[in-house]
Amino acid sequence: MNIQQLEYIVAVDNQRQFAKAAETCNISQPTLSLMIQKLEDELKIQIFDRSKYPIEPTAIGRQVIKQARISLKNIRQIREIVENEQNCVKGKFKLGIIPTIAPYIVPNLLQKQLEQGNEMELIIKETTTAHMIVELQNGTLDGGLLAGPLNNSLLVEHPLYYEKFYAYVSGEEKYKDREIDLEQVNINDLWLLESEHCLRGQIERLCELKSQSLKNNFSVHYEAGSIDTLINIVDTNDGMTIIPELSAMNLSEERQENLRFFKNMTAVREVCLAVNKDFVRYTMLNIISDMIRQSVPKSMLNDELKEYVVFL
Amino acid sequence: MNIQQLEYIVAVDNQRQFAKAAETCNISQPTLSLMIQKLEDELKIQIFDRSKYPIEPTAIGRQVIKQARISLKNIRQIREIVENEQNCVKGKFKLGIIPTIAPYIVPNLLQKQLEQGNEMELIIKETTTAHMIVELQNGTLDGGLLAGPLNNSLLVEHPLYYEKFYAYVSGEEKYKDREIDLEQVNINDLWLLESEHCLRGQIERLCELKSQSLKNNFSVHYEAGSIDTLINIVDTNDGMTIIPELSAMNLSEERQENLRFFKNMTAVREVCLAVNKDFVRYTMLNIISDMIRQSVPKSMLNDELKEYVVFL
DNA sequence: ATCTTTGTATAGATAATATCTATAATCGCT
DNA sequence: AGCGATTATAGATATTATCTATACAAAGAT
Repeated sequence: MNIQQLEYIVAVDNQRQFAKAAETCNISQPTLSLMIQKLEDELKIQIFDRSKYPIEPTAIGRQVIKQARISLKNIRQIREIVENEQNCVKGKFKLGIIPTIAPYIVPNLLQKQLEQGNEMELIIKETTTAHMIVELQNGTLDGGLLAGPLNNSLLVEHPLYYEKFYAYVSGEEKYKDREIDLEQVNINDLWLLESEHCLRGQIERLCELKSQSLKNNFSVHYEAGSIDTLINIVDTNDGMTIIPELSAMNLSEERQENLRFFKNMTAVREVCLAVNKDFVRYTMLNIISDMIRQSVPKSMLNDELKEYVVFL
Repeated sequence: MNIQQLEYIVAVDNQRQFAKAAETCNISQPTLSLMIQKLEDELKIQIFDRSKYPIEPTAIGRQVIKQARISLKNIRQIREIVENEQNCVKGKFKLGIIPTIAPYIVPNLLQKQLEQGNEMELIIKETTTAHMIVELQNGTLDGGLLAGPLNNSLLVEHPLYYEKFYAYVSGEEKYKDREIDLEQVNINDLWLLESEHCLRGQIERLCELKSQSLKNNFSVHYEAGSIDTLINIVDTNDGMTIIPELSAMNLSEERQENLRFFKNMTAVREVCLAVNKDFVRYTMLNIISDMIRQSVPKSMLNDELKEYVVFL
């Protein structure tokens, strides 16, 4: 058994065809065939069922390939450890960002990345927290920018900044005060994001509402897909919503008039960069963390805000 | 980089000498030197500081070796997956057993192992739960027989049997009843094991005592190292102790007269076989589990006792 | 200082093996 | 039966892991 043979079976599992797999491995198809046969002989099992088309792994083959992927990942990390130690930051970094953060961070982040002329390749993908947790665990993503804490023992979270929540209200008479008392808000007035957004969960927690009771009491049932949509809904249909600081800052001056503080309370979300527990490229991660922290106002970096975090 | 090179650096790290390491790898010393140089060239780092004697890894070398050990473990698991699937149970299995279980299980277990003529080699080591948790995680032990639940997300526990607690009392007049009311027990009368034994923790929990208050109230301060010692102490110094079912069954007929049930309660401990989360040799584990379960009375296999488990 | 002793590195030869090109075998489809 | 697509086999070649023999380096002994 050798490392290449493991790479070959993983390639065949990905491509489901020997010829294509050989190409991705930069070897000839006969070499691939031979090497896989050799591994199968050594383990005395069939890894692939070649009678199927497209080719597919046998039951035991699937287990072997799964373990091969884990092994290869660990071996790759040996190189990553060395590169990290030498402050070498070349290579790809796949970063996931949740939709309620992305619009307000990505433009600045891209700008910083281009300015700095880093050797690394930053690949950004917008997804929800739930997807990101899976992708961080299976290695599809290297890091995830999301609202913590996750309480997932397989991931490690690095808090980056703390973002206050604001109310955004319509021009109605009842919201003319500069402060909003959350206890007095009619939940029929409250517009929310779709339930897969973690921001929605935090707002439900903030208002101490269960999604169950919320659904039953809604007169109009519409769940927005983005904060921008929420704002537009409030403007046209009255009522209110709750938005994070960066999106509040991003509003036009005219709309900023509709922002309200909460009465007698501060509520924030903790924005974290989460990585897999066995992540090793911390030099690269630090550069990315710094770029993100440079993309938000200094006031958000104050970790004394931690005590006001709204948990999920 | 190849798998053997990883094995070579781990061997040198273990032996701290090239010549000895070469021997354990069954290769010549020059080959070992050359292969390690090759890896160092490829990674462009020094893994070992050859100026030191005995030889020792560099700072980065230590990290690389650590990751190499992880990688090699995962690669070994590929073979284990295959062997497990083929119900092949050859190879070593290092089993840890806590001291309050070992004396009553090991004799039967060894007998069963010899009777069955299994191909596997069973290596048994007696240690405390805390040590075992570390050793299961770093791979020094393959499995651990202990009292659960551990609440450790890196380990998986397989409950095997449930063992009732009994009181063992001296011949004093006040213990003449067949039942003992735990609420009425004077803690000065209660003899306990040293604090590293999990059984002690369970008994403290059972009596709702904190070790702090317990220590302060003890008139004679002696912590026993084994259940046998406890029994002897009770016999000579009066008072009482709490022992698990298997040790109770092991007592002489004369001493069994001193066993008492608890009034209005059943208390049990859950004996588990714990393994690392990524353990794969389940065919072998099942054989061992079966041998252990065959070594205890059938009444202990009833998992309805689960509800009476005393947690730690 | 010089000579052992002990341990690691280098050189050149050899055996093992990963890879290649060319071609054969297999399978499904018309 | 024949074609197209895919995988397997054969024989040649390049690579590399390993060996033996020996050189080199450092520490302790005389």
